Amino acid sequence: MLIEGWVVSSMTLADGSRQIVKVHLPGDILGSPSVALDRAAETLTALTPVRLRSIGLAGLGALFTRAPHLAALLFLSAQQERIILMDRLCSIGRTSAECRLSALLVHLHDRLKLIRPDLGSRFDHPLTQEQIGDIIGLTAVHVNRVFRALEEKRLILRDGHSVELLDIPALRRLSGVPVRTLAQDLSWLPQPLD
Amino acid sequence: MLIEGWVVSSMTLADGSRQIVKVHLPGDILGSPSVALDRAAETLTALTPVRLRSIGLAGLGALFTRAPHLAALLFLSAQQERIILMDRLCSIGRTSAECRLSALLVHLHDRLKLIRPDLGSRFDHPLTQEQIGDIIGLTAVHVNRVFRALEEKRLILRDGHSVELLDIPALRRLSGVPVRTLAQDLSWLPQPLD
DNA sequence: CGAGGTATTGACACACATCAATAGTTGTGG
DNA sequence: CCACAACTATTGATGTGTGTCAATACCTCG
Repeated sequence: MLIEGWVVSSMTLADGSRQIVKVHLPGDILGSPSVALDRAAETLTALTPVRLRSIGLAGLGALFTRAPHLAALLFLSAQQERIILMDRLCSIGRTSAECRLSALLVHLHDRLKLIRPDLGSRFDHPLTQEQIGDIIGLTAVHVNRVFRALEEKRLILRDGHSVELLDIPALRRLSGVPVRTLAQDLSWLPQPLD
Repeated sequence: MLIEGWVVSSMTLADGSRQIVKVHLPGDILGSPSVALDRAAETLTALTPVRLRSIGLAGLGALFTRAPHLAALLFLSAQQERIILMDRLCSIGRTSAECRLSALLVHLHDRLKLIRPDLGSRFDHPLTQEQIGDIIGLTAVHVNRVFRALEEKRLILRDGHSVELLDIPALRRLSGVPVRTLAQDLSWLPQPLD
């Protein structure tokens, strides 16, 4: 479990190209998809100094017997991750470079805001343009061009590794990703034991 | 839960284009990612006549308290779905049309073989070329061309909605998707109650 | 001060999309 | 059984978004 810092989870293809499948922020559980597999599918890379809390498999197993409420929440969070992957599949499969980049920027902003609700329209990140390309399926060169295009449309401002979203609604519309709201009615979940 | 038939789960984007996020085969649980959300993210479409078994939310909740073993297996299967989505993200994000189509064909063949182990190198499917395009992020026209290319390379044979994989190892290599083997050591799972 | 990584920009190439036309297939109703 | 409409498959011509290659500038760190 990531306490502090940025981590990416990536997969390397046969031809050497790389796809970043997830940008992890504090609060995320790292490497969980690979518990279903023999060999880990993903490579974790820290982009900043990080703080971690380790969770053993035994602890995970005990969770299911001793804290079914938490286990169910963990299950829900795995389903949420599937939704995020599905949205990205749509983004990469069916939309232009501009849409993909704005989708990434809005997505990161939303998630950072969950962690620090006082966050404004501007945030810092440690990503290079090459890494951004590996996230949204573009080359670093093209990422650069699209950044310029978004700037010229007055949708964003950049200063080094800091980005300001000038018109979040417009970016969200451009991204093509619908707003997802979490389920409110969780009464079907098992109740916490105490 | 799907008992018999083919179902696809798709998402429609703002501009009207469609992405099929999952092809469901018998044994799959349909719509599970959306339990985490307020409104369903996916549209389910039956491609053939189907037989279903309905599972209520209450039943799902009870599973976590009364059958932690099964709940843990359900959790694992959700993680497996994440892996599949991650592999597809790589396929769509970083590879050519030929790679994507062979990845789809090999993937479908693998999953059909799990259901019917006696399956040979040939299988039937109900997918139109437009639907295949919606799965791998191409236009129907281009799917047609790539089918032709694979035929000319003597990698596949087609006859209507039936496909024969002539050289599965070559197709698998071409697809660029590594072979995934499920975890063997599941001793950390809670034990079944009886 | 030099070296390696990162960002930026331009010229050119190519994979895939788009548009269009035809043929084949399926289903429906008279 | 035929006629018609709608869908699907196929093929060609052309357009375009993104990749590739290359050169330069910049920045950071030893």
